Amino acid sequence: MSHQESRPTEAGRPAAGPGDVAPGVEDDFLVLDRQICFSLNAASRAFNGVYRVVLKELGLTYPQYLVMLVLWEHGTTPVKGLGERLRLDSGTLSPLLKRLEAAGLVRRERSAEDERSVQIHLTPDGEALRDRARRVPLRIAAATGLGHQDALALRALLDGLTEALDDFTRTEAVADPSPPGTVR
Amino acid sequence: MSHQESRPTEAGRPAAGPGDVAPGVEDDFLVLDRQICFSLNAASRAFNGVYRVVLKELGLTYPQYLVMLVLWEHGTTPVKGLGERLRLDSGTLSPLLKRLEAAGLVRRERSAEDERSVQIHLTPDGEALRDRARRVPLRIAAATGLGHQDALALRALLDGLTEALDDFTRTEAVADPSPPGTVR
DNA sequence: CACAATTCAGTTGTGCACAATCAAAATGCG
DNA sequence: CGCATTTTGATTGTGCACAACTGAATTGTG
Repeated sequence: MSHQESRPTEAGRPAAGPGDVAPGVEDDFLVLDRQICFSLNAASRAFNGVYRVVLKELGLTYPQYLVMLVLWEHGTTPVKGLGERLRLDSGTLSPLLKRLEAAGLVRRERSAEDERSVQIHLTPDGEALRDRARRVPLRIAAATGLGHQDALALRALLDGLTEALDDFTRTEAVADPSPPGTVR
Repeated sequence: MSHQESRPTEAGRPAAGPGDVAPGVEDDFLVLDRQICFSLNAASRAFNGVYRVVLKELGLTYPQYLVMLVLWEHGTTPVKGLGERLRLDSGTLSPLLKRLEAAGLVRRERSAEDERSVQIHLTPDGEALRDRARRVPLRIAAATGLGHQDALALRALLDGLTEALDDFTRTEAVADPSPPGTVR
């Protein structure tokens, strides 16, 4: 079934040896790489698992919780605004917002000024959920085992990493643009 | 009717300062929490985007790449072994391995000893891909902008975080065990 | 041997991420 | 004004994560 015990150090060589890259060990690159990307992947999914447990009693998933946080903080927001703040596109947001609407937490409404825009409003139920959600951050913080300062440091580290990674993606994207002559 | 409270700051000015979040420490928790979990989420997806770009020329997705790394390092492995090393369950691995088999990179074969077990073998094509994959780790490392030491530190930090998070999940899991006698 | 429990892979269903595409509305330009 | 372009949201299709379940094979016990 799902993961049980099995330690993260499993097959991983502690590789507590020399700090520098030994020469002529190309295969080690593959192993080392696996450890790094695996660690990131594992942390991400472990975090997701914690949110899954904590948010279960609110009936929210983690991305749904992110959307609600934006709405609690800023009030009515168009879909585009949610996408910008959370870096999610409509392919993700559209069905997600429909599920939130089905749950009675939000209301979707076409803007009168710009008929293309869809405004997302909180319903009274959605507002009320905010009170129950206040306990969430503390429970998450407890689960991480990190103090306030460590959490801030982690956030700064991750933000810097994200910026570097996004830069790379952008660079590669313009390095190989798709031919505009594509006829549909 | 166009009753919508105009929100001049709406277009998303994160630099606008903390002016909005005036009252209540509790609300600060929600905002702060959004920043932390958002940072983790963003880093994870940014990393995924980089892998998507780098692995595109190999025709692999990131989880498929992880599976190939295990096979390159350890050779023929049962599905269960892949699941343990990568913390993935059969619901994820089964279709993934079928796609790798359809791409001609692996072969799935029932073990003769234990008919329940399915051994995953590398095909010659799968072996050959290893050479082209050797460049991947360096490109990823370049994209992160991290040095070797920083990468190791990040890995250690993430591993510690994962362990704490997994502990929490396990604790909560046993705290609320399965419901009443579910007959089947 | 019979029978229950366990192991292992697969399947189903729900939800998210992302690329590609489309339609409608707004906007810009001659 | 007429028409191309841009903006905005929705839709479609592929792939991954995970829970719950099925089913076959193995193992343990009497």
